[in-house]
Amino acid sequence: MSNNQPQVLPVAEEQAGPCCPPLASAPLSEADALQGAAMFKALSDPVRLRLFSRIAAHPSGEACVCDISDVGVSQSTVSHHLKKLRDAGLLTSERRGTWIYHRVAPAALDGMRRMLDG
Amino acid sequence: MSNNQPQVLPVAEEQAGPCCPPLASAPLSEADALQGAAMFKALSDPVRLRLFSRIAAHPSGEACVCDISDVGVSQSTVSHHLKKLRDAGLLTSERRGTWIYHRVAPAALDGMRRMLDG
DNA sequence: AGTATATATCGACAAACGTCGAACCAGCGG
DNA sequence: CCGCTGGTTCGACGTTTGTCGATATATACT
Repeated sequence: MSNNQPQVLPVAEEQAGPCCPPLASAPLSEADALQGAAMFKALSDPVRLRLFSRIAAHPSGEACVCDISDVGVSQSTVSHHLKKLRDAGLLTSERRGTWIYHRVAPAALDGMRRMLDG
Repeated sequence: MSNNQPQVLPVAEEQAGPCCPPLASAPLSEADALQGAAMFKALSDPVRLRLFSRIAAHPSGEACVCDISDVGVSQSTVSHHLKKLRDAGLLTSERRGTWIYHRVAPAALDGMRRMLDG
């Protein structure tokens, strides 16, 4: 596993920089469109959006799955959605004892906001 | 079909009002999540995002399909994507003579921006 | 009329997605 | 140690999505 190439990967994993310029500033490049679309896609499902909102709205800034998992789908589906949000860079998660706490990643939100501004 | 959900309408056609409160202000209601997710979904495809960006970045504020349709997919696919953006309320279109001009709907963008702000 | 251009719609198809239950891993407490 | 609870991963399923080519509609120009 000694590969240190700057591999671009299936995208949606890492947002190296601030991701994307404002949509209205100039036509988006194909690469930027790929990254930007991945972020929007992460919030494009109602269940995912509600999960994200519940974490973002939590007073302590973080929430364990047990705290937000009553959204009407099975627990495994909740886990699946949280993974997608994590993979998109919108959430970070940390295990503390029995529970895993999730919090929003402000950088990703900044990227999306910047896209929409302009 | 053991699962008998109320299944909440087609949605995604009209956003009556400003759509949704900030994600971090309070847990999103199911209805708001449905509307919000529909807007994000509209921008969740790279081709669609590029089309939207090209319209938004156009100096005159509007663009005809012929002006933005070189994004690497067929003409019918471009039309399909523009329809989706229109249905999501992100674009308005107006026919003038032979061409149809598209422009961004600022209200929808405002809604998404408000969601992401905290 | 007839032809050419611009956009929309249709029908089909593969790929991606959301969902579930079941099986699995990780800590905790007896 | 063993069971219990929180959470992830797996395999399968029906549905949605993006794409195409072909066809249809609308406007313009001969």
